[in-house]
Amino acid sequence: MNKHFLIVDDDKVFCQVISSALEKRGYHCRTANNHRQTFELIQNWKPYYAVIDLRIGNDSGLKVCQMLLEKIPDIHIVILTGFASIATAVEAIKLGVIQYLTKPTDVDTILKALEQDQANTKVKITSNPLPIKRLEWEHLHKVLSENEGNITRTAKQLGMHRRTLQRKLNKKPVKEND
Amino acid sequence: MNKHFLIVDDDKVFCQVISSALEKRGYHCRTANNHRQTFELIQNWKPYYAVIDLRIGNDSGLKVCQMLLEKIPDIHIVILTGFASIATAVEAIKLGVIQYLTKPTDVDTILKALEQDQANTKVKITSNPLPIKRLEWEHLHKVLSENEGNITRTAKQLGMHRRTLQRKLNKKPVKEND
DNA sequence: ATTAACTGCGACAATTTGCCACATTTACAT
DNA sequence: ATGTAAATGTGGCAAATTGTCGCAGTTAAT
Repeated sequence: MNKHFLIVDDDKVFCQVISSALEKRGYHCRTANNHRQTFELIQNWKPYYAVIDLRIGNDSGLKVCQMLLEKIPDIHIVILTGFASIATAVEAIKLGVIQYLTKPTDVDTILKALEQDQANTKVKITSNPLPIKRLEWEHLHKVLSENEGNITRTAKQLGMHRRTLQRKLNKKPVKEND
Repeated sequence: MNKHFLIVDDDKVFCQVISSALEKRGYHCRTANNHRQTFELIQNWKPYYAVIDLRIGNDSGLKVCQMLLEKIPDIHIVILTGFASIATAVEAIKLGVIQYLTKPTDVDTILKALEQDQANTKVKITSNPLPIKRLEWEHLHKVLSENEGNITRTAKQLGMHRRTLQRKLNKKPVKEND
């Protein structure tokens, strides 16, 4: 265990903000903006923590997780995502990612997530039914990930027009609660 | 490894349907409708497979998962997350659940999910996903019945206009397959 | 009798979807 | 390298769906 922190996000400003906030708290940070940079970075540097942005509709974030976990098996990863779909979240957890946060977030939350790690498992179940749009959004992304991102095939399976699916995928998800 | 199958869902009809379908395929099934029943059932019976609905009455299905995994560490659980949240699904996977499916589902999909787990590590479900309209229809009627037929309240919960819900309810359900 | 909540439905505007076409891109075998 | 098949991104326009408002009728409770 060390205090080395890896931050992966294509938003350089975000990297900078998180990085300096963590430095203030005594962590040593390095940042990468994509898969390749991350790969090069860890050739001779083994962070113990990592924050990785998981962009929706793009599995690059997941692949970064996978690569990191292979190279540094005991790394502690938190993934961040603006718009979380159950499918990607589940896949990340299966890979070995520790925690799952939704943007926007702050450093304290990230650190807390890492500390908690295997501490407790309190979960609240949403009793309210999902808004119809949210349900649709979840289903869309689940099937899409089952089809490895193939939009054409997904659209066919969902019984909707490819153009329509494309348009829907460009939209943000709806909030879970009312 | 045996062919004993546990089904936990507060919907007795659902239990019955799944159960008899599995029996036909050579599995021995028992069902439970809540946490307590599940607990009693496994005192002298060790299923190898389990299907668990995450919305069981008051006590969450997660606790059932947790208990099962403690008592029967090598059990293979698939969770059904009708309308559960991301947090719930993630938490379940962390506990050791091997796959999550969204309701409504069928026996073949469940079995496929379980087989895949044993085969390899790759996560990929290949069953016919529900067409989006069909899923919507199911959700609509489920929530409507939870609200005892109150259209106004249902529409509010679903985040859609009452007029729209009315119109949708006047339509026939969509076919399942392509 | 009055109030409040729910329902059914018409009409019109706003939005979404289906559908077609076409230029690119990707993957892969030759 | 070249060809080929599949997938993608995009624009435009007609068709379909949805949001919004209003209003009359029904039901239930006080």
